[in-house]
Formats: sequence, C-alpha cells, structure tokens
Amino acid sequence: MSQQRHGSTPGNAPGERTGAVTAFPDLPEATIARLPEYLRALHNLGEAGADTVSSEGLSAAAGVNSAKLRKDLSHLGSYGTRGVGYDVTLLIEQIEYVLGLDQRRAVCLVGLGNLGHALAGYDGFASRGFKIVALFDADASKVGEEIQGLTVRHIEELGRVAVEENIAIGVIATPAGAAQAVADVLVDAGVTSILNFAPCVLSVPANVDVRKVDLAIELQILSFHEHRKASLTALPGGRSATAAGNQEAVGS
Amino acid sequence: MSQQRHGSTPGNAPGERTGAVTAFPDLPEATIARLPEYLRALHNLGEAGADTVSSEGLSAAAGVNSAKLRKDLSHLGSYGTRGVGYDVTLLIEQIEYVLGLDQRRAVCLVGLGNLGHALAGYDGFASRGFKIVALFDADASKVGEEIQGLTVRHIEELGRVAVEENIAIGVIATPAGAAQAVADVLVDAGVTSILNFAPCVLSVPANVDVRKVDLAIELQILSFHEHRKASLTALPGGRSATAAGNQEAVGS
DNA sequence: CGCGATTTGTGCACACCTTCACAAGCGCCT
DNA sequence: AGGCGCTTGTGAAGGTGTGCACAAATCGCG
Ligand SMILES: NC(=O)c1ccc[n+]([C@@H]2O[C@H](COP(=O)([O-])OP(=O)(O)OC[C@H]3O[C@@H](n4cnc5c(N)ncnc54)[C@H](O)[C@@H]3O)[C@@H](O)[C@H]2O)c1
Ligand SMILES: NC(=O)c1ccc[n+]([C@@H]2O[C@H](COP(=O)([O-])OP(=O)(O)OC[C@H]3O[C@@H](n4cnc5c(N)ncnc54)[C@H](O)[C@@H]3O)[C@@H](O)[C@H]2O)c1
Repeated sequence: MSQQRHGSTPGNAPGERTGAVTAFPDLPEATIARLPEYLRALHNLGEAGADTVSSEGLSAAAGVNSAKLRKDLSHLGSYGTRGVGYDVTLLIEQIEYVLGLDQRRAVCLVGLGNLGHALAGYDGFASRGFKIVALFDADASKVGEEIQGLTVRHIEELGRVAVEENIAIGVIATPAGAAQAVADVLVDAGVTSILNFAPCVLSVPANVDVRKVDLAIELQILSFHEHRKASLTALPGGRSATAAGNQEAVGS
Repeated sequence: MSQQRHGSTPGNAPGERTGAVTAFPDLPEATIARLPEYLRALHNLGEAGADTVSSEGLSAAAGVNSAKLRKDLSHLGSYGTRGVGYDVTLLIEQIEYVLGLDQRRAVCLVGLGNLGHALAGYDGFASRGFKIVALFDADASKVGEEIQGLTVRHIEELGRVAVEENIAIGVIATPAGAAQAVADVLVDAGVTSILNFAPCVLSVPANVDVRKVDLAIELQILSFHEHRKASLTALPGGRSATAAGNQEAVGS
C-alpha cells in the first residue's frame, strides 16, 4: 500500500553492482522516462538519412535541453565522438538494449470497450517493440469477437494464456470498479508490469510495476494553468512574463 | 523551443500573497499534478458517506505519502482541523476552485479515427469538469458523421467555432505527421492548452501549454523495469529485495 | 604535423521535491 | 476545568534533477 519509487532498492548490499557480466545500468528515473523520447527522435532522424547527430540536434528533436541529453546518454555509458556527435544507428541499438526492446515483449489487453477497441487496433505498439498477444473481457457478449486477428477470450483464461504466451505486461482498460480485481488476476498470472487506464489506484506486490494514464488528470492540470493564465492577465501587474515554448510531457 | 517549467514566474513581487481578491496560489508543479488525484479520492470518499477525512486516510486513498499530502494542501491554504482532519465537501470545493473546475471548460477534439472515437464517447470528461463541444477532422468522409450528439466538422471551421464556443483546450488525436499543423491551427484560433496524443514534439508559443500522452513511452518504461528485474533475479546476488507496493503515476 | 573548429562529458551550484519528526492545536471525556 | 489522544502544519535534512560553463577529445585542413 505504501508508495515507493523505482530506482535502486534503497538498502541493498553496497558495492555489489560491479559484477562483470550483465552489470545493469542504474539509471535515474528521470533519465529512463526520457530515453523513449530520444529513441523516437532517433528513428525519425535515421529515416531522414542522418548517420550522426549532435547532442544539440537530437535534443532539439526530442524537445529537451542539450546538456540534459548528454548527461542522460553518459549515464548509459554510450559513447559519442567529440567533435562529431553520436552515431544514430549505434545509439538506437544502445537505447533499445537498455530499455529491453531487443526482445519483443508480449502484452495482453483486458477490457474491450470503447478504449480497448482503439488500443487493440493501434499499430504504434508493434512498431515500438511490443506485440499484443491476447485480449480478455468478462462480458460474454464480447468474448469470441475477433479484433485485428485476435479473438477476445474470457478473463478466466488469463492465468493459463499468460503463462503459455509469456506475457510480461498487462494493460487494463476496464471501468475503475473492476480494475483492482483485474490487477489481482494479472498478478496471480505472473504479470509484473501493468499499464492502467482506469482512474483508480491499484494495490500490487512490491515486485510489480504500475503506470497509470488518466486523461481527466491531464485535462485538469491544463485547466489549472488556464485558470492561472486567466487570473494573471486579468491582474494589472502584467502580461504573462514567461519565456519560451513549453512542453509538458507525461512521465513519472 | 527551449524548455521551461510552469510555476512561479521566478521574480515576481514577494510578500504579495496577502492580496484579498484573486491572489492566485503559486503552487509547485508537483503539487498541481497530484491535486486531481486527491480530488478523485475525495469524491469517492464523499460518495461513501465520509464527512471528514484525515491526511492518513486521504493519502492512502490517493496512493501517496501523508506528509506530502499535508504539505500539498497547506500550500493552497486549505485548513484542516487538528485532531479531526479535513472536511470532505469543503476540500473538494477548494481543490476544484484552484484547478479552475468551477467553470466547465470547453474542449474540442481533432482527429476522429480509432482513438478519437473512443475519446468522443468517453463519459469521464463530463463528470470531471469538461465538456466536449466540437469535433474536427480533415477527412471528408468523416465530416458530417454524428458521434454522441455532435457532428464532425471540417477542420477549416475550427477557427470560427473555437471563438464561438470559447474553446480553451484542444485535444489532438491525429497521426503524428499532422499534429504540428493541427497545433498551429489551434493556436491561431486562440486555444491556449493542448493535450497531444500523437507521438511527436510540438512547437508552440510561450503562452500555450502542451501535455502529451504517449502510450508507447509508457510501455517502454515498463519494459525497462522488466529488463532490470529480469537481470537482477538472474544474478546470484539475490531476489528482489524491494519493500512495498509501488505505483508510478503519469505526471509532469 | 600542428592548429582551430567543433562537440562531448562532467564538476558545480542551485532549485525543487520528498520525508521524517515534532510542536502546536483541537475536541472529547471525565 | 483539565488532561489526553489524535491530527495538522512545518522546520530541517537529505535526495534528485537541472543547466551552466568549461576542459578534454576528436576531426579536418592547411
Ligand atoms: N474511452 C476513453 O476514451 C477513455 C479515456 C480515458 C480513460 N478511460 C478509462 O478506461 C476504462 C475503459 O473505458 P471504456 O470507455 O472503454 O469503458 P467501456 O465500458 O466501454 O469498456 C469497459 C470494458 O471492460 C469490460 N469489463 C468490465 N469488467 C471487467 C472485468 N472484471 N474483467 C474484464 N473485463 C471487464 C467490459 O465488459 C467492457 O467491455 C475506464 O476505466 C475509463 O475510465 C477511457
Ligand atoms: N489508437 C490508439 O489506441 C492510440 C493510442 C496511442 C496513441 N495514438 C495516437 O493517436 C493518434 C491517432 O491514432 P488513431 O489510431 O486514432 O489514428 P487514425 O488514423 O485512426 O485516425 C487519425 C484521424 O485523424 C484525421 N486527420 C488526419 N490528418 C488530419 C488533419 N490535418 N486535421 C484533422 N484531422 C486529421 C484522420 O482523418 C483520421 O480520422 C496517432 O498519432 C496515434 O499514434 C493512438
């Protein structure tokens, strides 16, 4: 129930990380959240024919500060070449390796309503390292339906199928009331990562990661800034004195 | 193009907070991102019949540390009662006021493909302070279609309609290639907040806020942790020695 | 072969955020 | 009225993240 950040397992054996093989990089959370953005920008640049890219160029494409980008990349030991920049192909490989995208991960989707249908039909998964291998719903009228070549199965089959298909990630797109129950089923089935679209907090064991996407929260944050902007411009003090373009990303 | 955080307009008149009217609270970004979560939890508690709630109780329902919750609430000057807790109804009102949810904000949705249809049919907007007032698409075969009582209009009408309907927030659900052009149209129409579902970076003027939701990024972050967990358990060192449940939210 | 232009990698200072721990305040019960 | 238990609000400490500014490294060219 208590909350905890991902990184570093606060009190583990110190000085143990040096193991020669599989010495897994211990990256800051903030860096991890940006790597996918860099990856996308790199793919774009690569398709545009670039062989190398400077930190300045890549950071512009990813919408971040260039010093931050360099520090992020330095964390994963990726070596650019001074005076030249980073090799696009090499950097893509490095980031994909760190993110574990070299092995295409199996994803299952639970809840095929409004949102679930859209997700099932989304091709952005496949192109970015994931494969939806199973669809589940509790509604008998949905079970059996065929979507994008996959047949919707009853949620009771989840346990069996998850093992068969080696599912690592589960996506929850059910109403909030059902989300905790679905999460429990996923956890029992050995799934250790969950992406939750239902607007609620999930309780899961320590070894399971949950990320949440909540539309209404995003809108409410925007609403706050609207409110602020309105009250600022209404004040005599002054027009918004901000500086440059701002892009607020979604991340942890 | 450069990045900038939202908050605080660094050098404004200090000690000015005491202004009686419209003294707008200058909240930390991290706090703002959590307020919607508190709000949701409060609504749940209220429906469950609670009149007051302690910081401990509310923080548990929202999935955060209780000290953090208290500090967040103290920032907005909200007064709980020592020995008792917070008045649920009052706190809801306070948070809704700060977030600017007392006035129902008009939202438009651009791009009615797969995802756009799901969003248009989502009732979670209305119940949380927003109203979708217009739908736009560039595809002639989509224009004219009726969805949830709204008719899809051509994007060229956006400028006119945005003013008529006083649209403050625009949601982009078009392919990435069209997103920047759509953003430009929205900005020209006077929209100052954008929620972007397309996987790309948008350039907008300083006074416009952009938030992004990118599914693939969320999955890739989960993938990283899967990768990490796998390599840890594979090591002789030890089983995952983590502590408690963890919940990673989406925020700025 | 050396020089200058370029770009990386990073030390440092600062700002922001989180968490603990506890004094101050409040209500209830006797 | 007084004491007691509970809960808030916050000072202080530690951690994380950010961005500037610059030394070190590399390339290309004369
Ligand atoms: N539609 C959107 O655009 C949107 C946007 C943001 C968030 N959400 C959230 O996503 C979730 C799904 O939204 P939706 O609009 O698709 O809802 P929906 O009602 O259309 O679909 C929910 C689906 O979940 C299934 N379901 C219910 N209980 C289940 C269970 N125990 N096990 C398996 N399946 C079960 C239902 O049969 C149904 O098919 C909701 O929590 C909603 O708040 C939706
Ligand atoms: N479908 C999903 O589940 C999902 C999930 C995450 C992200 N996304 C992203 O959301 C976006 C939309 O996804 P989708 O699956 O709905 O795509 P889609 O192709 O089904 O729909 C895109 C819609 O945008 C319209 N459009 C294209 N150019 C336009 C323009 N210039 N102005 C107005 N409308 C225009 C098209 O006519 C179409 O109706 C994409 O960027 C996608 O990457 C989708």
